[in-house]
Amino acid sequence: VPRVSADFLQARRAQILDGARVCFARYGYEGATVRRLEQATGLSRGAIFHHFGDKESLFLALAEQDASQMAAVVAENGLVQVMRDLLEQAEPGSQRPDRIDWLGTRLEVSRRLRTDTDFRASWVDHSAELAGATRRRLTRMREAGSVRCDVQVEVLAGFLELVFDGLVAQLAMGRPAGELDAVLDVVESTVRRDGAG
Amino acid sequence: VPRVSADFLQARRAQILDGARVCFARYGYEGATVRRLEQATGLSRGAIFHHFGDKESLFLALAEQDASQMAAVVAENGLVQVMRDLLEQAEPGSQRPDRIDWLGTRLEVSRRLRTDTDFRASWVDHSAELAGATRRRLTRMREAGSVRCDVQVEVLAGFLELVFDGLVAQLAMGRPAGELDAVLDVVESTVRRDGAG
Amino acid sequence: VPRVSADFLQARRAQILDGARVCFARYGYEGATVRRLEQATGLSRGAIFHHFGDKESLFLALAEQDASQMAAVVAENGLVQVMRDLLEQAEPGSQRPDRIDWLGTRLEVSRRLRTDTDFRASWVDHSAELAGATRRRLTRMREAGSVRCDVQVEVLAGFLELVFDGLVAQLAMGRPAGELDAVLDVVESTVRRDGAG
Amino acid sequence: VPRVSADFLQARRAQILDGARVCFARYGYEGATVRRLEQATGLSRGAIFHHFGDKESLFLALAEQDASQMAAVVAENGLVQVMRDLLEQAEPGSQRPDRIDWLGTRLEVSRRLRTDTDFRASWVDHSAELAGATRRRLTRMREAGSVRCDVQVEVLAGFLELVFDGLVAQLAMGRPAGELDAVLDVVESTVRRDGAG
DNA sequence: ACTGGCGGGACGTCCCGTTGAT
DNA sequence: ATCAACGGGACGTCCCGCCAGT
Repeated sequence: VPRVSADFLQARRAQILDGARVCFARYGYEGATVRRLEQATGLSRGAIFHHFGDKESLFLALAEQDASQMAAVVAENGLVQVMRDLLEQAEPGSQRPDRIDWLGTRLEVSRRLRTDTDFRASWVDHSAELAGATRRRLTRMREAGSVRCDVQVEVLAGFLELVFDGLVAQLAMGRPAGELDAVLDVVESTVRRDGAG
Repeated sequence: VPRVSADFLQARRAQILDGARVCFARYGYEGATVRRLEQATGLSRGAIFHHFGDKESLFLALAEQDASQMAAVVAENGLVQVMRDLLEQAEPGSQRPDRIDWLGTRLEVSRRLRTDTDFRASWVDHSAELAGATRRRLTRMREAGSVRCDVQVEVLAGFLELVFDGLVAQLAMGRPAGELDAVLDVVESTVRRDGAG
Repeated sequence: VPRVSADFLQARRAQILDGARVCFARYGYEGATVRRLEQATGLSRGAIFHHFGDKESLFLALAEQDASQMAAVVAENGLVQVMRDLLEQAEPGSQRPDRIDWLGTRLEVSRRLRTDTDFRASWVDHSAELAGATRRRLTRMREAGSVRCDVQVEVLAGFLELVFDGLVAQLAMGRPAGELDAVLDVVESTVRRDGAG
Repeated sequence: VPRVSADFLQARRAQILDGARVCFARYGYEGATVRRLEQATGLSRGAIFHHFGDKESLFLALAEQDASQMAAVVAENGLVQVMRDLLEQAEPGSQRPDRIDWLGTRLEVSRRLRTDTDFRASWVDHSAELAGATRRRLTRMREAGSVRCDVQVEVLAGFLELVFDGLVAQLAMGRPAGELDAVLDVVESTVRRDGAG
């Protein structure tokens, strides 16, 4: 018999994940010390590690959550629209500046994929999730006639993913979002049926 | 009065930088502990810190060196060609697999730009170097008639930089290079005068 | 007014003590973490601390129980017989291998007597219990004519206790029991009336 | 080229070992926290772990040193004499009370042999060292005619070791040494040619 | 009676940079 | 110029015990 309701437990996990997200985004994996995680979540070491075991597990849970959410958005709105939203949120005047914390998470995932073999092994599944969403959507759009036919869907998907990863990297680096809107126009017209836009 | 020749000193610095590059690339900034730097350079803590003061300075020197080299290559061959070379070197069968260590350095730069305010301030100059090289080259090419005119050079440069950063990120993450050749064809045709390639 | 019967309460205490005994024996006092105690007893932290207050109290209760039981056995069968039983139980083919868990408890008592002043103060009474049992039995045996007279009972008791503690230590260390049977013959003949056995 | 002479290095190791010995003896393995080790050795964490890697290695080195020294003493003076020396040193009025710190070390070895499988595996060699010294000496003494012949040397050695471990345990527990002199007389006469002493 | 979320202290480890010696 | 001994801070982990809730 659990002491608290499942809802409460879920809320606690969310509280920790949300705090951890801004912490990892701001300071990076190593920079997100346990003390900072305590501060960001408003909970103690004991509480955090009671729910997540260790820092690695916490980060993995966070990364999985973000990856799933992003895959869902891509499936519905497409990768280009996701990038447009990203730009809007990254604007200085944006009313939802906190929504792009997952951006930092994604970059940390990149880094760990590069330096940590074990992490790479445990990530392949989640990586495929997003890739699949993009390809399915492109195929659908092509059948609807709004995507160019002279290039394979596989290649177009790779192109969009490349641009997306570049956008994530540049926004994370602090590049001003304003200059990038026109660039996304070029990207979009490249994928559309009439290449000239 | 220096106790050794300036050449020798320069060689020592290069030896340390080369060892440090593979170390930072493989383990990341935090993961590149002093012990590993000692191992990779074949020198001791004392020698390393004698030449570079501290780890931060060493990394900054390394990043500057790599950024300059890359700017030079871009100025000569263009960003697209750099990306093609990148792909070739990242192939499993490549004979020069070590040449892409600067890739890891660049990603670490990204990460520190995001999390370390001081570092960001000291990097703006080097960032402008590469951006300038790209824009100058595009302008020259457009005058030569091989770059499309319906989009500003500024936007095309931003586009190429976006793709480049995406490529760096994906290669670093371990994405197989083989799939990306066709993607680069799309990128190249997007920039060229006749959009269809 | 107790909410459950005294019998039930006693049974719970016994359940905890039994689980804790194997835990302390296997991992030592510090190694017997609360998590392991939970696992070994099948109860939760809350239940354990509800009955015993803290880890120290639990260990003390356990040690007292084992000391009393051993004193009773010594009073009836004598220290030598206890040692013989010990050997038999320690044999690999023994059918009651779990009966010697108190052996580990006793060693932990030794260790805490050495390092923990408070514990030593609270243990003197229980220590006297066993010593008294041994001396009373030896006196009785000497009056019956089966124990040598040229040495004081006090000394013989000290001798047996020395051997006993040595046996406990060696068995706990994992020394094979087989070699020790003949040694106990020597011990027994040393105490008996005709020293030659 | 070492910065300091080998002698100095050896002295440092000895300084650390000596401090660690009293620390392990007084507080036990777990109780000998790194802070206490710093205090006892007069050196910092950095220095200690520079020489010994980690706490486990430090303890193992200490245990090996003590085991070797004891084996040497046994080979020369015999186990009984070692026990007599032990008693003398343990007397409250002893002038060399610190010499018996190895006693605590030995008990910690016992405990780790019981609870730590890895440690047991790495200890077998050192255990054999002492056992061999005892047996060789007994054989020599028997040939000289001062040890009884009706019992195998192997058994007598086991007997002495048993008594020795018991003595170590009791002294460590704080049992007064005074009562034990007469007990050792009994032990000695048991081993000698004419059992009566 | 019992549960388990939680606090917060302490532990062993590791790491960076200093320093005095060579 | 180079080395390694060394200091001392900070890290992630784990642990014990409390207590609110069932």
